[in-house]
Amino acid sequence: MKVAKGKGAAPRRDNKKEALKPVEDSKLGKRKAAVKPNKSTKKVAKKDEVAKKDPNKPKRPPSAFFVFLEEFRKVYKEEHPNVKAVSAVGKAGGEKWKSMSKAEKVPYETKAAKRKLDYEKLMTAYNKKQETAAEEEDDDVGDGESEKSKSEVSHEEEEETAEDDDDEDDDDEDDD
DNA sequence: CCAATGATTGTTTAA
DNA sequence: TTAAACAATCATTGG
Repeated sequence: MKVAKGKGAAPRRDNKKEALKPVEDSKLGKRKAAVKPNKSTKKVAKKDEVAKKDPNKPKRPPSAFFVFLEEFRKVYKEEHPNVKAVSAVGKAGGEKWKSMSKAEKVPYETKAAKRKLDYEKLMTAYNKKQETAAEEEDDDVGDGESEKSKSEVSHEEEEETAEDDDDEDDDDEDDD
């Protein structure tokens, strides 16, 4: 066995409708996020048990909504410099997001799609690393001074923003 | 003092 | 196909 002691349940989104009706009912109840990475003290980086902490693990690409939010948040802050909770922007952003036409989301989706492509690329690189790591599969614990043979792992560090903003006019505006 | 929470929707992924 | 988890953000709160 080996049961994961800390993580047992998956309490995140306790919504009701979603289970019965997978459609966008726009009735969100407060979906919370309960995620506990490891123990406490963030910088620990120590893995007493089994901490699969992948520093290279690429995070999920932001959805069109998030891309929109990034900009929206900035704007919202200007109009509401006294905003206190992040939820305020979330609510306002979500509300407006729904208010926008699909065509207006297109540019956001496009950017999000691009982000996704990068994600896949990162995933490939991450995958490769995993493979290399699998070779040794050494339980590097505590000491962590094992440098291993860090041959050149290619400098695939994410930092390549293709700034090609010219061909963004291919949008077939689907007017509804 | 640090971690977690709250709120939004979309995507990602495992089963 | 579905259900669930997680992506950013940041002030506030709790342990």
